[in-house]
Parts: sequence; structure tokens; C-alpha cells
Amino acid sequence: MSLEYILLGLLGEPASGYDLKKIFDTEVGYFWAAELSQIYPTLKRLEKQHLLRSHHAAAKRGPRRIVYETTAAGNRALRVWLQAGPEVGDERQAFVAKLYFMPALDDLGATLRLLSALRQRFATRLEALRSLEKLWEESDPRYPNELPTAEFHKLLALRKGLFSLQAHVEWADDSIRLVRQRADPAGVDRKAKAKPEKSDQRTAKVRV
Amino acid sequence: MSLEYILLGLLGEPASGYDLKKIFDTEVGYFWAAELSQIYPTLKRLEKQHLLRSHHAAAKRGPRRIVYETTAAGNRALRVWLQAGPEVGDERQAFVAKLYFMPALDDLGATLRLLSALRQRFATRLEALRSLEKLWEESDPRYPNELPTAEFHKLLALRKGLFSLQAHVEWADDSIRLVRQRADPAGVDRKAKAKPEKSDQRTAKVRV
DNA sequence: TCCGCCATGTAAGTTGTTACATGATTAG
DNA sequence: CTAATCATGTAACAACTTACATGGCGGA
Repeated sequence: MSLEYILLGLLGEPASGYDLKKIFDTEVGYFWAAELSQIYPTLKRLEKQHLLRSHHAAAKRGPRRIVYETTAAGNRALRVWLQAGPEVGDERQAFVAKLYFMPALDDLGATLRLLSALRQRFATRLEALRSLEKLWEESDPRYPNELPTAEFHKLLALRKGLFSLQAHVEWADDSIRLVRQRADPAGVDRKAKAKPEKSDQRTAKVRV
Repeated sequence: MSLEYILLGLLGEPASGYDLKKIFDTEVGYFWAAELSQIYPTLKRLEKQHLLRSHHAAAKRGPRRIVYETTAAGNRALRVWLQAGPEVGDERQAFVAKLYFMPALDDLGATLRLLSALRQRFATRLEALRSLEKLWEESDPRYPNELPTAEFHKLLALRKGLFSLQAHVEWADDSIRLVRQRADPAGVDRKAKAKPEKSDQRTAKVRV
């Protein structure tokens, strides 16, 4: 289970299950998500395998917390995973499937609506990642070239998201263009003039 | 379950479970995969719900086949799904997680190896998709602008894969560059001269 | 005859989700 | 006092994977 290793990785800093959930929601959610109902049992399982240890901590506010940290064995396990080469799973993308089967509706307008909705979602996510990046850039003077190793790797991961989402937005824009062209092969110029397309919200190329 | 709708979509043409598996492996695998052990029970479930019907067919070679096709109700269900707007799940990408936690190894060389392995896998997949596209282009004179609606949508889906994989390759190349720069800030030109990088296998921009 | 492909299935296990249950503390 | 947030957990279900079981048929 990848989640086990991700928890081992995150627990370089001691944290409770609740803390970890917040990290998933705010920091690493763009490449891995997890629910509390999955986090808690997994932490217990890892402790049973002696890859984590825990202690109860009296919290200032709220009830008792259980704070976990990695053991030497946990760190070894993490390293073995890290050195084992990449795991590229096959991505199941329901939205591509939907597009693929849209001809069953026999309505190019529906295709266009689907693509526009997708375009908007991708753009929103892209903006969220860009905000993360910007916040970082503004709060850390070492960004990007003088960053310590840990932060440098986070940057690479973040840039994966940026590259990927940008490609998604560009694909959606391009597909919308192709569908419009197909729906109305004659009046391309007329339309292009009349309607300043959404794709005018140009997404600048990513740089470092 | 998306798989149910995908089967309904694929069964616009009658097919057996075994046939469908081959379609997953050769045609739609780049956005959805499925095992026979999942396909067979799902087909049975859909038939019980009267969204599919089946008949036994004597095959020329091999044992009896069970050929499924959609019913009117099945087609309605598919349309409802298609009109319900996009489903963009959160992608869990173990390889990004791995990169994110690489600092635990404290070895930039390991990061470089990971990125190179990723680069190669992405490039291989990209080539596979391009072959699919090329084969198509060569065998169908209507490609790309005169394609019938069904094929046009397949093209959009395929281009999603092309855009996405290309972004992945570009990200990997760019990350490799950044890591090298970081590992050896002084000797950039020297190295760039000595080693014609893998990234020289330039991946041309996608066009229609 | 044996191997590979055709063809359908079951069983057991993993991973992940949604819904539910419980209770402490604190800010308004 | 009451709502929000902190905090931990269980149960039931859904989706998917890997391994196993069975057998026909055709070509080397």
C-alpha cells in the first residue's frame, strides 16, 4: 500500500492522525488524498509492525492526541520503497471515458458543454496550485534556486502538477476549438471576432 | 461504478467479455483498464438490471461465447451518465509521492535515477499512443478533419493522452535539468557538451 | 502430445469511501 | 448554552487485483 509509505514519509515530523489529514488536505492533496477513516487504522497497523511508535500527548485545546513518529525500522522501510524505482499506475480517467462515449448523445453541444466544464475545473485547480507556489515564492527568499533539498523536491512535485494541469487546460481549449470548427466550418472568423473566447484567459508557460 | 457505464458505452457493438478485455488492452487502456475477473461479474450484474442482454454464440474456434449487447434501458442509462457533467477524480500518483519523499535518501543521484526512469516510461507510452494515432492516420483517408462523429471523439480522447504524456516528458526533462544544475552549478556547459542528453530525443508538439 | 490461445468464471484479499458513533474543549 | 472545531475511531460497502479452476480447440 502506497499510503503506508506516504505516512512514513510525512512522519519525518511527528504528527497525529488529525494533523496528517490536514497535511493531505492542504499540502499533498494534489498527488495523494486520504480520509481519516483510512489514516487511523493504517497508523495502528504500522505501529503493530514497529515502523511507527506513538505516545499520548495532552493537548492545550481539545482532547488527548496520539502523536506518531517513525522508528529506525520505519525509516529503513521508507528508504527501500524510495529506492525501488517508480510506480506508474494506469490512470483511470472517467472524464475521458465520458468524452469518448459522447457520440451516443448525438449532440455536439453536449460535447462542448462537457469540455467547457472540464476546462473550468482544470483552470481552477491550476490557479490553486499557482497560489500555493506564489505564496511560497513570496514567503521564502531562497525560492527557487537556494532552497534546501527537501523544499527543492517539493518544488519538483508541485511543478509536476503545474505542467500536467496546464496541459489539461490547453487540451480542453484546443478541443473546444476543434469542436467549434467542426460545428460551424464556414463561420470561423465571424465567431472568433464576435466572441472573445474563454481561452483568452491565457495561462502563461511555467518557468523557474 | 464508472466501469458499468464504460461497458455500456463499448457495447454499442455486441461483444463478449473476452472481446471487451481486448478492447481495454488495445484501444481504451490509456484512460481505463479492467481485468476479466471484474468484467465478467459486472456484465452479469448489468444483465440482471436489464441494461444488457446476452445470447450464446457457437464460435468457430474455441468454446461457446456469451455475446452481450445493450438494451434500450441500457442506452438510456448511458445517456443519463453522459449528460451528468464531468467526473474529475483526484489522481493518486505514487511516483510524485516518491519524488516528494526522496530527500529521506539524501542522494541527488537517486532523484536523478528516478526521474530518468520516469522519463523513459512516459516517453514509451507516448510513443505507443503516437503509433496508434499514426496507424489511424494512415489507414483512414478522412483523418483528421473528415472523420465521422464517433471517430472524432476518439481523436479528442487520444489527444488528451498525447497532451498529457507530452507534458509529463517535458516535466521530467525539465526536472532532470534542474537537478543537474543543482548538483553541479559550475560545470553546466562542460557537462552539456560532453553528454548529448536523452532530452535531445525531442518530442515534437502535437498538431492536428 | 503439448503448448498456446480462446473463453468463462470463483475466491480471497487490498484499498478506499461514506456513514455513523463518541466525546472534549472553547469561542461567541 | 450551543455551535464549531479538535480528536479518534468502527461498520458497511464499493471497486479493484491476484491467484486459482476449468475446459475446448488448433497447430507444431
